[in-house]
Amino acid sequence: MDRRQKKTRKAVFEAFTGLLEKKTYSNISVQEIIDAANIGRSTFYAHFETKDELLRALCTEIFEHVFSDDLHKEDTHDFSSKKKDIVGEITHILYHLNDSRPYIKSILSCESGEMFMQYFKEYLVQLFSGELEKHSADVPQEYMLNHMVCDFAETVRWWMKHEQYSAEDISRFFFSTTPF
Amino acid sequence: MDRRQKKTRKAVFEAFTGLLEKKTYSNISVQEIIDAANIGRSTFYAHFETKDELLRALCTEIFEHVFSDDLHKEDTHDFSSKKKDIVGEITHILYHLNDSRPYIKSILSCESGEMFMQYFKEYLVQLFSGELEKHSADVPQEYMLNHMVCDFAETVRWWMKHEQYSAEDISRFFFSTTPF
DNA sequence: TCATAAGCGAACAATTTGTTCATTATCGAA
DNA sequence: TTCGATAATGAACAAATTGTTCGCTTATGA
Repeated sequence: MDRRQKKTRKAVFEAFTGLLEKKTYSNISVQEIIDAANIGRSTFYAHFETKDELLRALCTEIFEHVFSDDLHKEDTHDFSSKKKDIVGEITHILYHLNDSRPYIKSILSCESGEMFMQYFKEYLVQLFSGELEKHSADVPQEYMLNHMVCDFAETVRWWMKHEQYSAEDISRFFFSTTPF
Repeated sequence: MDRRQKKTRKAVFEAFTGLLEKKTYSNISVQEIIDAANIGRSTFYAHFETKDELLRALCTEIFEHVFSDDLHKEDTHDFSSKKKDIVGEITHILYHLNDSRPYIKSILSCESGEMFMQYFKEYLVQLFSGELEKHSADVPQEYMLNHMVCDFAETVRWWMKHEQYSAEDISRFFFSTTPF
């Protein structure tokens, strides 16, 4: 990617997250982002069609980091490691989430949080869908999957507001209520 | 309240929910609501300061219905009924939610859903905060409360998308993963 | 009946959005 | 280093939206 494009993209992301710390997503205008990023109006629109798309791009960037290991693991069709250690995996993801904490906190603060949570859950569905063979008792699998996904996503949201806990703490909290 | 006000308010709510079935919350302009409700521009602003406030008012109206029994129970300081039957209460609330299903489904569909969920959780915090004395094991109470509140709220959101289940089904699903 | 209160809608300024286009600057491959 | 390709710039534009004001009309209910 062209250096200029990278620079612009970075400037926009930084302006955007900076603004999100001060005001609500819906109260931020594209113009404000442009001014904060110190770029030309048409440049912004050359990169992102809308503010929503900018948010999506930012979330994608974050999740690419958070789920990087799990995503690349897919490539190696290594059945011996198929029996994955879900606890370790979760803790690992929590560590990555902690790295992006400032960004995530900004995004989570308002309506943008809903979109973040939605995208987040899309990734979590993939992560968890292999984990619920046994629990089919008398509750629909679909319900259980949604339950686990939401449970974890909300745990993370809660964590972002409570800095005092470590990734291990949160992992423990999460599994204390989960029938894995 | 003046008949005319009631009429206007009702027209706005109906126009709004009608529009929510067709398009996204953020893509609905105040002008569209005004046109759909067939009222004067200044009349809308005499009733609601912003679109967000309209949404809040609509949610409040719904929750007033959904939680009506529990809210009024507060008045009677009847300690004998203090040992409340949480399962019955939940099922009861689910019945009320089912009554408002069309409205709730419209609201839940997009960003407005985030606000609905937020307000919903405010009520649920009150409902659940008395229920978690014992589970303090090695997880913070605050975490447990958030967990239960989110769990129930997300269960309801899931239910709204899956019409085939009864209130009793959902109650059972909910309690099957909850350590009450 | 009649004073009060609500609804009406045109007109307003201000802001925002998304696009276009001619011009300038920067990049990176040869 | 050169030079064609690509990106950035910002002014200008139309269209839509927002929230308010104000003089007028209509409905309410005591």
